[in-house]
Amino acid sequence: MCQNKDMSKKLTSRAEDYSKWYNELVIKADLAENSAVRGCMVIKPYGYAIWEKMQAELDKMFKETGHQNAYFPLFVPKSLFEAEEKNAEGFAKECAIVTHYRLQNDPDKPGKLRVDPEAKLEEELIVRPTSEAIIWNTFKGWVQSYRDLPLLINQWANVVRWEMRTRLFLRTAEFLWQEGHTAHETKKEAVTEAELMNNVYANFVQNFMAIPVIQGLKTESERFAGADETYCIEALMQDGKALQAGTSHFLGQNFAKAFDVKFANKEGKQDHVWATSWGVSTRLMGALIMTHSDDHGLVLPPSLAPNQVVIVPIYRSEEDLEAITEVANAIIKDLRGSHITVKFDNRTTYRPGAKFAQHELQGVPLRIAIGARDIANGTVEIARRDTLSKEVVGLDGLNDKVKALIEEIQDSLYNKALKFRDDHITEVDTFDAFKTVLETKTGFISAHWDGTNETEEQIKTLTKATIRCIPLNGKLEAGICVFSGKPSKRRVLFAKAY
RNA sequence: CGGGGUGUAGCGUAGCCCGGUUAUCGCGCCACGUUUGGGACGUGGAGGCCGCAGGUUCGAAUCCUGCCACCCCGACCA
Repeated sequence: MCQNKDMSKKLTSRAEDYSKWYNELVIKADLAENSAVRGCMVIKPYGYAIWEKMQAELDKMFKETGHQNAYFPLFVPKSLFEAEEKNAEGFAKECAIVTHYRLQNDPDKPGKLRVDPEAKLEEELIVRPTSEAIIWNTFKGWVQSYRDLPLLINQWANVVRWEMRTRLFLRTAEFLWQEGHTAHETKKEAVTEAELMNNVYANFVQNFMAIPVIQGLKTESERFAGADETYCIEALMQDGKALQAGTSHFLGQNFAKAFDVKFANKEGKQDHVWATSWGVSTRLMGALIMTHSDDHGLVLPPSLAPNQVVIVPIYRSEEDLEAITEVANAIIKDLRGSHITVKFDNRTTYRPGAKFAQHELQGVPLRIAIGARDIANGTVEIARRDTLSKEVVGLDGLNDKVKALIEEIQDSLYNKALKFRDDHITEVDTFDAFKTVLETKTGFISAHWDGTNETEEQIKTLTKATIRCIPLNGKLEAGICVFSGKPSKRRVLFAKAY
């Protein structure tokens, strides 16, 4: 029973069971929980606050690069859905389908409802797993001339993919995301757009989420269904598995042709537009958790923390609390003046120890504790979440100190993750070494590959590792395929992935 | 969807094999008091369609059948 008591307060350690640690952390940090709907999560206020910070920053970045938000329907008529064959085929196995539009009282079971058999839809509606079909069908009416291009649209939405096995944030049947959809005059412009958005994602994930990523291209087999080229950002989690954090697709003229989106070019000739689409999802929450957090709970980079600083008063008497509150209010005013988000946790219902533990679990970057002792000395105690270190500092210059610490924590989280990532990229030249690294060290494996689907497939079957990407910054280097021994021009990155 | 496992109070659980008083314990919750520099303590109290639906039986948390959900391992995937 003693053990249960511990279990209720402490997280399972990462070393003990990484996946259990992750699940417990999501629940205990109050980020999300499972719902009554199979595979669908409830994102709780604290988790949603983090997602909102991500959204706000991404939305700003999209707008700065010329995009506008719009909203398209949740449902896609089947006939539209199937128009782009590869896209339809790729998503067909995981679609939720609306077939009826009405319920009625069940004549056999009083008080129960049943689907009204009379209310069958003429045409089934697919709950969007992605919105290319409905959007391209709409774009058709928006584009006539090269003057209508480029068309740069983003939508924030939910999508549904009927996944077999779900995990909070990492893979849920319904998830939140943004999907950008653009139309361009030329192939070159569209490719540039796909690359631009891949850069935007890399920027955001590295600078705001403090997660280092590798930018690359997907191989043909890993490419988005309906794309000619898929750009991606790949991150490495603490357990050595890779996580695809965002994708940006060059769609060629595939959707333009499927939905007959044509425009008159400058020469007056009709041409199909060139397209891209790109997206990141609530899966980024999973990446955030698995990159930085530790056995004490969530660790948030300051730029995504709903509260960057929490102030905890420690007092015995009402007079103590009054004096502390006065000092705290002055600190809060200063910090807010410097655009630092801060919360004064003056709940009387919990003792300081419990508050410390809770804020640690929820990843608040900085904690300031103020007690009677501090009031007497003109000091406060500052504790860092990332290093768990504490120091007593004077009130003079506190504001600058906090500002500096916030920047330092952001950088330090990134650098720590970067070092881990770089330490886990291993070059191998034999298949034995490949397997050994995969089983012992884990992480990314940089190896030569002959460029064929067959080799990729066989390696996947034998080792469960897939080609995460062909890195964009990779250098050309003659070599031989680690599996087939055939010639190769460059190394690609393999890993086991989420 | 295939293999394995688990469903008992908000959470974690005992009981189930071998059916039979008022379903066990801890955490949490509520009230009062004492507390407050790392998850406080005492006293008292509330809280259960034992996952759901059938069946067997005088009697089911316990046995049988079906279903559902969750977890782990595969296949699929952002």
